[in-house]
Amino acid sequence: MNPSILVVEDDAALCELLSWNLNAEGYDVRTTGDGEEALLMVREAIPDAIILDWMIEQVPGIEVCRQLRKDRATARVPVIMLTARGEEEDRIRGLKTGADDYVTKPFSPRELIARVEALLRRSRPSLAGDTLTIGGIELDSASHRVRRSGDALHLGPTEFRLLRYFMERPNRVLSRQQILDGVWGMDSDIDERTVDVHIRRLRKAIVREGEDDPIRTVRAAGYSMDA
Amino acid sequence: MNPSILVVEDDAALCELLSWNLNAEGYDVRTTGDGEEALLMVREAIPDAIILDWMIEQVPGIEVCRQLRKDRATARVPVIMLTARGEEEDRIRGLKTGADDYVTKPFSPRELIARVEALLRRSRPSLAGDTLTIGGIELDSASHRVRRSGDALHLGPTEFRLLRYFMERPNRVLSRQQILDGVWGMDSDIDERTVDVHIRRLRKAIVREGEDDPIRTVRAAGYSMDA
DNA sequence: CTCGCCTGTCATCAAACCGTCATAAATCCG
DNA sequence: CGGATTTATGACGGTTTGATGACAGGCGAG
Repeated sequence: MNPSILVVEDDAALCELLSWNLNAEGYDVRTTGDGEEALLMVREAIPDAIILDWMIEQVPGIEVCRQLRKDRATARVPVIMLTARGEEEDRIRGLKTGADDYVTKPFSPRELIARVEALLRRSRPSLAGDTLTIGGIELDSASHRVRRSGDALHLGPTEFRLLRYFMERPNRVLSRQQILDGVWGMDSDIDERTVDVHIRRLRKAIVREGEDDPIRTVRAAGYSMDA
Repeated sequence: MNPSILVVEDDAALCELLSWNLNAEGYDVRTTGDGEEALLMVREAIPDAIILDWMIEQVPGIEVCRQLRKDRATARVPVIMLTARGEEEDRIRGLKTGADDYVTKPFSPRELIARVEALLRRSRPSLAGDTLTIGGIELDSASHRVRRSGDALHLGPTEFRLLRYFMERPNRVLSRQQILDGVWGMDSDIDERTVDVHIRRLRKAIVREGEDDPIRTVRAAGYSMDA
């Protein structure tokens, strides 16, 4: 799923420009020109980042920011503010209020995007880590967690590494030797058949009542995990 | 303990200015004008943030940044780069390389400090004086106090630092070595098993009758504190 | 100086995990 | 169909790992 960004900007032309550029980079963009509405939209679906013009109608940007920070659910959403050149006072107040960054108008879209990316890189992993998802199975490397359609699964260390090895290489048939090299390490002198046993244990762990087996046995070749 | 900042800047006068201002705000500041040396200094004691001039002698700033990002231990240290006005190309490359922010020369110390604080707040909220809260546990770095659902808990010094280390990195599995480096210091030659014992003590201190254990043991990997 | 708190290490125990094997089941091939 | 090859499965012994309680040294407060 693409990162989603909320753009709060009352200059329609600029709004359009941003929206177009962010879209081109693969973000889901929603826009509004109104501070009140922005808060509603955030509550409705929390975006991964917010680009917020400091000078918008109705509610000043700083107030929007303050409101966001007050609510626990939105307190950590990265906010980039847009300010006019020279309003250094504003910028400092903005950063103190909890904005994470600012860009001075006029700015280049490329610069803005670079900033958005820098910010997401910083905020995202701490929230979720890199999560692999295949066929309803989610694997989070950072937190060492595995879920299937929501509920947590318990895997032993080797099963975890094995599953990750598969999920990093979906739709590819992996030979037992490849699997041994990748999961156990290049120089392990372990019987190839042992892979079978761990595949069995992995299957037992991730296939609960009535669910289907995401690991396909390929006779005389190895195993493969299909999307 | 004050947040520590490494300033990498070859203009001695500017270096002095930054150092003085940051000191006045309560930071521990180390400085160097040389990229090579900067990398050594970082390895020796990882600072909480780095201010990095983009145009320094020997090694260009961007290279320093790249090196920092490559090493797991330093990959998450916030970097603010200093660039000359008008070098937008540089700034974008810098942000893409993993710098977290930039300030354009000339700049006001106040602005720089505001940015440093914004960055610290994101990377280590406890350094910015915020109270961390996870799963009913509140940790106030400034007053060195910990509560769980209201009542104060008594932790020893090491337990406190250990808990803070976890709360600053929620939902991430931390290896015993990482924990040793982060809580005891990079060069402590302490047995990894000692971490187990302190985890036990921490658990005993924060888990009262009937409450659940916020620290998860991840076999063969380490421990993690979940939200 | 003495007491109490904090710390790092160790020995021990129980549980989890691992690799191997024997056997059953499945699949292929002539 | 029958033999051969390959995979699935259950069981087992041994090992690793984490939890826990005990202990002695260090350090600061009184």
